[in-house]
Amino acid sequence: MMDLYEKQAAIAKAIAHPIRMAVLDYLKDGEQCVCDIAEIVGTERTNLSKHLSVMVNAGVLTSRKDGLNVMYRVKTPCLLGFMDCIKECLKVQAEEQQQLLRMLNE
Amino acid sequence: MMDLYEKQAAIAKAIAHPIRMAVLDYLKDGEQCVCDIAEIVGTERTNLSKHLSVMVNAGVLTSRKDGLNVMYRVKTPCLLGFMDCIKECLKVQAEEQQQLLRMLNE
DNA sequence: TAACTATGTGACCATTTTTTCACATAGTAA
DNA sequence: TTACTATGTGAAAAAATGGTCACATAGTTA
Repeated sequence: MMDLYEKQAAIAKAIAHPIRMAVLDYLKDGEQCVCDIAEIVGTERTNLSKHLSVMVNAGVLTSRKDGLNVMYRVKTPCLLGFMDCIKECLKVQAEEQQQLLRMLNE
Repeated sequence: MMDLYEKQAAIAKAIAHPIRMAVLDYLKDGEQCVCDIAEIVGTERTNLSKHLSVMVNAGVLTSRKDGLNVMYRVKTPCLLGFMDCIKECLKVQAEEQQQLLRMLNE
């Protein structure tokens, strides 16, 4: 059954990178071409291509050709909910820091 | 704002490993000592210690001492929902494979 | 106190990931 | 066809991660 954890980890890995996280966030409202993703994310095209292909291979994104462009979109919408969960984790952390700060200021 | 994605990715990274995924899964019902986690996950103690500390540093787990033992638990419960999301992704993938298989058999 | 048990840490090597470069390809437009 | 535009790929260097060993520490029990 350890093999299942391997597969699960593969999906988490596919989004565990700041660039890929930004891509996922940008794609939350629907499909976009590589050119626009590149502009928003602010990375070399070449590098972005690799990251996109990592996500496609992991089954997190799908793509389709549209003329000269290639459009990418999130394949499994529940992943967007995961983004919210991660933000929740960060919030908890930030609140802890805040509390610590208050204690230090007393 | 790229910095926020960095933080988000750090959390995803903290669970993007089969051993850490297994730990998270085992801890879903409450805190457990390292000794029991090690037994279930089936890894060298030393290695497990490192994985646990990665998760603690990322803010995914917290620990407390209890006599000789150290007890770990999931810090942000929404992460357990994430496990379900990942399973959903895998399910979609499996269904695709199944459909492909049907087509090949026609 | 001495021996024991559960856990953690630092250093090191092996492996995997990321990034970058030069080049390749597919579709478009002239 | 030729030139152009958007995207992808292979190889190699650079960076990050994972696993193992030897050793360290904290709490416990005798």
